[in-house]
Amino acid sequence: MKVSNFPIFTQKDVPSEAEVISHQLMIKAGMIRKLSSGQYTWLPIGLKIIKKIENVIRKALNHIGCVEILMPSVQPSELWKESGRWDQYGPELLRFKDRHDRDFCLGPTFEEVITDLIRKDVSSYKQLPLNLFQISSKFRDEIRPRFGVMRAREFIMKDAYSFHESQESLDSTYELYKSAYTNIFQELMLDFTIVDADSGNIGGNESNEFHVIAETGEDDLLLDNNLNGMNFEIAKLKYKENDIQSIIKDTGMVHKKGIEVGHIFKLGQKYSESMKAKITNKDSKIINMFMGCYGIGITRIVAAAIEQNNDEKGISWPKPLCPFDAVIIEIDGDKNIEIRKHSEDVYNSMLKNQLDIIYDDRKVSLGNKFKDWELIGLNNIIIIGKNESINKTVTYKNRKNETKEEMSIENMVNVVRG
RNA sequence: CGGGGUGUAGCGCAGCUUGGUAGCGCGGCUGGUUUGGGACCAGUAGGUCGUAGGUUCGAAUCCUAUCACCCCGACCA
Repeated sequence: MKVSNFPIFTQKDVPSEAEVISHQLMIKAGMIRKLSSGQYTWLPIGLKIIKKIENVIRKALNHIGCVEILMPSVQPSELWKESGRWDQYGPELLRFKDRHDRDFCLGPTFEEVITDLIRKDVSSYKQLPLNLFQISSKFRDEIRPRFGVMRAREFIMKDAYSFHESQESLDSTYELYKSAYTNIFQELMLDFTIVDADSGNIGGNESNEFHVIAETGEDDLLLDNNLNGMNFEIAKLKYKENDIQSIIKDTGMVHKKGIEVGHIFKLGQKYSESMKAKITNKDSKIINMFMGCYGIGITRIVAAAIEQNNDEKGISWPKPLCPFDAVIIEIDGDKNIEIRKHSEDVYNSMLKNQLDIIYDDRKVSLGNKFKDWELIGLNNIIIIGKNESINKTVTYKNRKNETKEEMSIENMVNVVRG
């Protein structure tokens, strides 16, 4: 991609409402813009990072036999009334009527819709277990959206659902998701932990949360030395104590703040019972299916990753999240045809090597280009100016360790590949 | 919903107390000089002062209502 075709929207100042570093940097780096409270437009750079995360998740879920579908975001109230949540779910559920005066809501989660889907198409244990996921926008009318996309009203979430003939099957699938999630967050190079959790509004009987450890996290975690533990809600129940300090004193655990990026639940038969999702089992008996559900907050991961990966220059992406493999910073290409030609050559040979490159062909000064790409967080910076065009080389600069070296195109390609 | 705060150019802000010509920095555009780390000079565009009503000869400024946004709290995959 060339910047002339791939607009970047960096800016120096940041609106005073952006409190946390990830929110500030996402605005400065031109990843998001606010539409209204808790609602954000994703600009090209930001969307690219979302796609990276999505693909890591897709790969890991496909690996455990989970297949992608896509469900409508506007859901009829009938299903929610059937499950009982139309009355339970409070004002977080955004409700409205269509032209026929029929009640609908914007989907905050999809247990009802998928249970309806499966009960219509699955009738035998022979069709189970079954694992489906989707990646889509969810809407929750949060009391107080904050911290940019960290707690937004509209956000992108991966939600997966599993269906089983028995508790044992659910149990073993639950463990599969747990390990798949562990792989996903490891691959994204996030510093995270898994804690015991409360199943909240979703229902069910067992649940784990995946938290990115960060000062700006909204959740309180109580962890042992190996960073295993539970969230505060569970700790209060378990130790019959409402004060964090007292729990720490009694148990020797440490208190950390976490950003909840994943949550897995064993739903059991809660929804299959209320919504009559039945199958015939091996013994020719009609039973309610067992279900699990498994969420990952994709847009929240973007913010969480930035909370963990930033410095005075801006964002410093871990490799799997980095929006481009490298940037070509051209000096005076608009004035010197030789420089322009050499840049094009380097760009084309990198494309041939399957590298995802952004070529900054703007007519702005070197310093501006550096500042922009260091802010956006690319680690591999390729400089091409007069010297390089004469020598038929490039100068490679590494954002993290500040090294700078003139080298051949072949060497540079190998370095960028890492 | 309770408490607090803010709405003035794309962004950051001043002006409001004490009513009288709409300002500054950054950013944008044009021209020139620059150019290996956010350059400089000159010029220029851009504002129903959130909205509606009221007081007044006159309102960004005072009064009332309303909307939006932010912070603290309660709530929450």
